[in-house]
Amino acid sequence: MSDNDKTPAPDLKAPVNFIRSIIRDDLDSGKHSTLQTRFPPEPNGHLHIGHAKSICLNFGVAEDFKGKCNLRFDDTNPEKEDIEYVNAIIDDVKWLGFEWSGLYHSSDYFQQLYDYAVELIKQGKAYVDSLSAEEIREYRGTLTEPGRESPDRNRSIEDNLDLFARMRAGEFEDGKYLLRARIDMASPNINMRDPALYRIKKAHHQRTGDEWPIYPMYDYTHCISDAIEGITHSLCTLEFEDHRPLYDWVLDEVKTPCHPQQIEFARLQLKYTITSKRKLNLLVVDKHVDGWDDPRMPTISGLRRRGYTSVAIRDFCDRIGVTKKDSFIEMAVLENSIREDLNHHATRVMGVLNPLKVTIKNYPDDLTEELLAHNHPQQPEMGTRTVNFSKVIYIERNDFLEDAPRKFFRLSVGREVRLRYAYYVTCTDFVKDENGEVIELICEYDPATKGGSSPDGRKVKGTIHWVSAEHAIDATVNLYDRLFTHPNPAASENFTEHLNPESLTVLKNCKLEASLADASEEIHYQFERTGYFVKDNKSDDLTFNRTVTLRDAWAKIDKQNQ
RNA sequence: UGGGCCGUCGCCAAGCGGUAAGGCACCAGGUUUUGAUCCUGGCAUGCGCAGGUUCAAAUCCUGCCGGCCCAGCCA
Repeated sequence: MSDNDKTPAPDLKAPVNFIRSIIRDDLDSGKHSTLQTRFPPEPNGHLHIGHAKSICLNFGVAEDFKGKCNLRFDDTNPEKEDIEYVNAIIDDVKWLGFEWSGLYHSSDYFQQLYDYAVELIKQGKAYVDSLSAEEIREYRGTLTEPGRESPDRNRSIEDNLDLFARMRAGEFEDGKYLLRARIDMASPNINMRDPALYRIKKAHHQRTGDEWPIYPMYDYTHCISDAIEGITHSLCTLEFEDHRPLYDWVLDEVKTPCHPQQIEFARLQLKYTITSKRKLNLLVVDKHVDGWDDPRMPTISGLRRRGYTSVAIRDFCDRIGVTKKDSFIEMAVLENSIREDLNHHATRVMGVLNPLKVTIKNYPDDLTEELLAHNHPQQPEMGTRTVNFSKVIYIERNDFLEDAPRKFFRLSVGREVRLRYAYYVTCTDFVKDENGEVIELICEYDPATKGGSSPDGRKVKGTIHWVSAEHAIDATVNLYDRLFTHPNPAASENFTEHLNPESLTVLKNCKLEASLADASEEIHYQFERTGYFVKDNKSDDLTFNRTVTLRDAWAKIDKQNQ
């Protein structure tokens, strides 16, 4: 086959990885004429950033290779699953910007799964076991010792058929019988020591109701579901590597329309957070956070509420790559992705988080001026707006220092700075309260510097943001920090002991420019010099969530000096 | 000490026998009415270690060392 016959190379936005190489080869060789993948979440919790990696991979390759990707709920354990989760998962996948080819449930295949199991029994490849759970564990052996065969292993096919039919009919209580594959109790791979195929579980299923008293196990269900949907490449995480022989065994023994290839990749691990549905659920249940969509959570809904964009999350997933190596990604990579996206389109505004009153001594008492401000310095098409200026304003507390080092380009007595879009202003004095805390600055402005530039060409080192006291609106601002103080909290038994007590700081008396009164949850803002913010969609009063800070060179210098 | 898998810069990651891409982070400059953005430059004689094959090895072979996963009627 010449190069000209090959399927055109995909858009190289997404980096190549070993999975894409395999797919490329399978398409080139004609093993497959079209690609079919699937994203198979269990609806027992909300999706997190780790799932985003899998979603981007599965839907991403499908898009790039002109194939299809299904969304399939792996709902074979009714006790843990809930319709609330399936709806949340659907919302999250949509929000990430992907479109599935088919929306399926493993439970759609319960009848076919059952029929295949009967077929297996008829072939002598499966049997009904009456061993208890404890006995099964004992019989299984250990990592270094082979297991022992169950006394029921050689039950007749007729008896197996009869017992399995009665299991299905609901004649037995939970745990009374188990349908097992008849493989090899001495296999060095524990998954092949006669694994469970069906268990009796008289539980109400969110989709099939009380129709089934027995439910198929993952290993049996997943491969057959893949085959039924014509999946070509079944991508999953590393811990399923040992299950691949079983995946292949089932598909070899049962007459399915095709035999998908399972390929494993390393799951995403992010430093200073956790990506375990069980542990995330614990944080929610024990009220360490305010729900699955708490902006500190690494869930898709949490990140969204925090102000992350789907573009940033997808960019992040492209950057981290796909390999088989266990690894921990630094938070800085995620932050870089969101900063890059938001820098392009966030609307610039001014907001003072920790207000310090400033009186401009020589400014007219009752004057209010409307000053022109740009909504984005590099994108004029985003337009301009007007901000009110008056005699009393607020600036950021940390923009004033009583004893300022030479490199501090902000306010101190005798120093001149530019008030963004307004005037040059020089601090002449300050007022302290009885506790010695600075509560007010006295400044003088230069009327000739209106707009922020001086006709005499003199330069100021610093430009600070401000807000007119009379025109400012009050708001609450939530500042978020890493959820854990340990880079790998999941490693400890008691992972909650590493919860960061300062992961949330609520600022109640923030002063924002008036334009923010009409803030929308859809719009991402940059409060100049402080960070990116988004209006919180769950608060009654005006509240903003800080998505991420801006990079801060001064903070670095300041830290080094200490 | 059973089986499966993995080890390339602080964190990711290309590389597939021809002489170490890129991103993040970091460092040094420049531009700037955000100490932001942007721009420029720096950052592995080295690819877990030790041998071997070869004119040539991160890439092939052998042996070590280190790490992860598996003993649910969870997925």
